[in-house]
Amino acid sequence: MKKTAQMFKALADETRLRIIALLAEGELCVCDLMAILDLPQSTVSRHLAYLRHAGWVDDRRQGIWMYYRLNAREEPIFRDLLLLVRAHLPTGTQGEKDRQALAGLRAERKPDCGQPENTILEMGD
Amino acid sequence: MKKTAQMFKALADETRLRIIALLAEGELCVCDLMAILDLPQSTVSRHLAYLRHAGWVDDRRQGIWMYYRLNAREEPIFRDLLLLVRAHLPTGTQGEKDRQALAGLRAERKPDCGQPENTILEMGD
DNA sequence: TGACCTTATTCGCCTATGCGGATATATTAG
DNA sequence: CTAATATATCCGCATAGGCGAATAAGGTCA
Repeated sequence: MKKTAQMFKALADETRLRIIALLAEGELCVCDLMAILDLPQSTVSRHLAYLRHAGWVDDRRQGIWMYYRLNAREEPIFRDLLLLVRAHLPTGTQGEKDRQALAGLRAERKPDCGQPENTILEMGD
Repeated sequence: MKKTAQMFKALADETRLRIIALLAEGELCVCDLMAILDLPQSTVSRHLAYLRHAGWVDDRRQGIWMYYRLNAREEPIFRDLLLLVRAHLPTGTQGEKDRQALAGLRAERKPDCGQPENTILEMGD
C-alpha cells in the first residue's frame, strides 16, 4: 500500500496535475511546458523528474529537446487512475486555460519545438 | 485544480489508505482502528481529522465513542475516486491483513465497541 | 461531584518537499 | 575547440506534514 500512497503523492500537487492534463493532449517538451505553465525551468524540470520517478511519464530525447508523454504503468489501479484523471482534470478552469495556451503555442510554431532548423541560430541581435 | 490536489493529498499516506480501506467495510470507532492498525491513539486521531477536513469521512458520536464512516463529497471526481480506491485498495497484502484483524475484532467483541454495558467498569485491576 | 473512559489537540522534533537562482550537463552548429 | 541552446541538478530556505508523549476536552456512571 506504500506504493499506492507514493502514486497519489505524485498527484498531490497542482503543478503536476496541470502537467498531466497537458500531456493528456499529447507529447510535449520542457520548453512548451515552461511557456504554458509560466513557471521557471527548474520548477518544471523538477516536477517532471518527480513524475518520471513515480512512473507517470516517460521521456524521449530528440536532439536538444526532451519530450515527455504520459505512461500508465502495468498496475490496474494505475491505469484506472490515469483514466479518471484524464476524464476529470481538463474540465476545470485552470485546465481550460492551459489547453488554450497549448493550442496557441501549436498554432504559431513548427514541429520540433522551437524554430525550423535553418533559423535555430539566426535570432538576430 | 488546487482542490483536486488537496483531495489527492489526503490519499497520499499509507496509514490513511489503510483507514479508508477499513472504513470501506463499514463504520468503525477510533479504538477499533487503533487495535487494527496498531498505532498510538494520537496518530489515528490525527489522520482521521485530516480525512474529515478533506471531506473523505463523516463522524458520529455515540456515547463515549466516535464512529467514522466513508463519505464521498458531491464532486463527480471525488465519487469516482472513492469507487476506484474501494475497488483496488483492499486487494493488497496490507489490506488483507487489516481485514483479517478487523474480522477477528468483530468475532470476539460485542457491538458498541468495547465491552457490554454492565462490565464497562469491571475490568478488575 | 469524582473516577474513569475515549477521543482531540498540543508539543517538540524531524523529514519530505516546494520554491527560484545558480550551476552543471548534454547536444548541436560552426 | 567555442558558442548557443535545452534540460537536469544543486543550493539554501521555507513550509507541510509525519511521529509519539503529554495534556486537554468531552462523555458516562455512581
